[in-house]
Amino acid sequence: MDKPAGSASRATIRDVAAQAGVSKSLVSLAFKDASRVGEARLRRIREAAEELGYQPNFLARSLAAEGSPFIGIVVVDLRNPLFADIADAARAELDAQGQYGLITSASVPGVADEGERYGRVDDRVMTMLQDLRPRALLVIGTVADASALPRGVPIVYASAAPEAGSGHASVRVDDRAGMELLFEHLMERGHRRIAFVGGEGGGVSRSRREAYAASCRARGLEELVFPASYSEREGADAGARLLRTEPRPTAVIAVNDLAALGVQSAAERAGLELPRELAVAGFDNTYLAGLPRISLTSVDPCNAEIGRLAARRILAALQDPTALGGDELVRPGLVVRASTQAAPGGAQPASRAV
Amino acid sequence: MDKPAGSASRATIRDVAAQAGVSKSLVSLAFKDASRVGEARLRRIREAAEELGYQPNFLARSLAAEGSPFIGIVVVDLRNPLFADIADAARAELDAQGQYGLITSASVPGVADEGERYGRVDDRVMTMLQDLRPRALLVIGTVADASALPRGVPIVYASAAPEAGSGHASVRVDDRAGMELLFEHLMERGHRRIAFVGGEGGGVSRSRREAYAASCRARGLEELVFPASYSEREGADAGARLLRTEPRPTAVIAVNDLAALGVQSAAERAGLELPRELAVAGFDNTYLAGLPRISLTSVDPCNAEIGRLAARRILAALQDPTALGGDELVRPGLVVRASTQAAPGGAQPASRAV
DNA sequence: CTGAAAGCGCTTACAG
DNA sequence: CTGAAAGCGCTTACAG
Repeated sequence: MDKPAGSASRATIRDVAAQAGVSKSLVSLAFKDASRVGEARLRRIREAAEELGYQPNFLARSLAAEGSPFIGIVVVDLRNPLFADIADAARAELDAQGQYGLITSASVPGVADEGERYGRVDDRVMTMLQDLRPRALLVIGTVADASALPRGVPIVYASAAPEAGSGHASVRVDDRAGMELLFEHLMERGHRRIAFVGGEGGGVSRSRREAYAASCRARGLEELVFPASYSEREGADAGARLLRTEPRPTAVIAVNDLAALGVQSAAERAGLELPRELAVAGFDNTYLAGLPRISLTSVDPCNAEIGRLAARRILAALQDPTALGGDELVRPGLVVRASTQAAPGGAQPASRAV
Repeated sequence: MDKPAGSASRATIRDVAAQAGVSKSLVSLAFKDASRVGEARLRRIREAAEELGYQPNFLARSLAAEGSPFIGIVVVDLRNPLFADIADAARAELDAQGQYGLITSASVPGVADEGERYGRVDDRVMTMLQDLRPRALLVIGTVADASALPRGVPIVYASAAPEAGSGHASVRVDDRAGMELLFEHLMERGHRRIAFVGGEGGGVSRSRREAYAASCRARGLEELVFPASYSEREGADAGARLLRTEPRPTAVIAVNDLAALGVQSAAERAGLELPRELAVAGFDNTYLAGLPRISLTSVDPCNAEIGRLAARRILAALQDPTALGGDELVRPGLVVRASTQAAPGGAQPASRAV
């Protein structure tokens, strides 16, 4: 018991140096580049460190050095399971490459404040992250304001689009390709009135709306856009509006699974029989889409792949910071499930109680 | 343009002092206790800070001072929407009380590694958090090993039970009360073979299994426990085992909504008609339970209340660190939905293709 | 109410 | 290969 119980203090580099009978700087060097320290002293230092339970203080190291040996990961939205999938894959890849530890710092956008913009990150969290000076930053999800992110650090987005001219990189699904897969599938099923729920909440949503518009134009279909952001709630609101449209669309593509869930909910509440009276599809292929009771057709962005690739972009940027920029689009698949399996039903069903 | 573009460096206390024509320590004091600084100099300091965009460096402050003016929040599981609800409420309460900033640091347990224990927190994240020396820590969710958490810091758990003798506090739902609500509801519906899915993955799961056992004993009902942790996947596995039991239970209580979802999925895949052939209920009352297509009866722990109370416990502990310990149990409600609305159906339904 | 000094735990040139 | 010194940006006594 060298330390008082419950003390937050840990052994310092000074303690280790004293115990090993060497100078502080040698201990520092031993932890940084062991090959430059003599064998005998190295062993003594390691034994001392082991015995004292020494671990370098993260703060002191970050403050003194040019930066800290870790990659910051910012998860923008704790409510979308998509992001946990990507974070897991990225983290596993970074771990596998050794040497770089990492911190996961997440912001919790207030879902209660409905009026608020999607993807607001906490300034204080970002300030702290900037002070910590990570070697690079992985931002998972769309942030409302990229200028709130730490500066002077290479940034790679996963499942989000960087602002033009920001010099940031991204790895995300090819929205045009995903949208085409959906249109091909839905048209093959006989759908011609295909609506889109989404377009709000930043880059990805906008990109998918544009892809939707392009797919409509290419086929001479009418564009039916019902603005929504990425949440179940917003999807449900847009879905309710959609159901009041005459003639009603026979199919809906939502900006993501969560919004698609909302459309399903709105349709259920309106008494529609799904999927006969309304086909619903989403993007992201989260586990929710795979639940038998949801069974949602969804564009599969290969989330694990996105996480892995984003991690690799970061590792590459550590080697050569100038080689960072550019977007990497992942070719998606389509997982067809029950939510789009029926032929278009009655566009004018017998009205039911809502 | 005082700074090179893209530089990570920010103005320091020295810059501000120079610009305002005062000493460093006066600037420090001005940010710490403005009332002790003369009016004229205070204004000059503030103007200088404003102009230079000065913000105190988090690291330097933490290193020099006894601790940092923030509350650490650890979200154990990014996949359970319950935790985001609690985190939001806690964060809002802390914000409302002013003065304490906060950081959300989340660990991402590997869902891919099925063999792994639930609630493992990343040692590196915890080490960093310890170095940052927050005033207190809010841990949301069950950690596998409390000894991995930072020491020397008051810790309050939300929706988790502290280890006995740890001196940590907790705010969580009263599992006995919740279980009783479920039993009363299910027995009123005529159920007598009521199974439990859960019991693994730490304190909360164990506590609910014990509550289940107590409720069974009090009513002379047979105990039918199918071990599972908190995930949809584990719930589905346990559900599949449950469905092979003869005679089959007519109702299932799952340790949480996610596991309940898994039970529903397993039953759907086995071709059962829900809720007629199997009533399913969960704990947590997350948004998932409220989706019309899920419509899961769930014990409502009042998540916002738990978050708020946990935040208040922390604020109280800041005043008086000795007054921390103890558990606070929140009295739950029950939200009855379609998943338990039918009377017990055929315990031996016509066999169907699986 | 104010300023010079020491120190938090580490790293980084820079001499030996 | 090794050690004394300066410094990262701040805070905290301590003397004026």
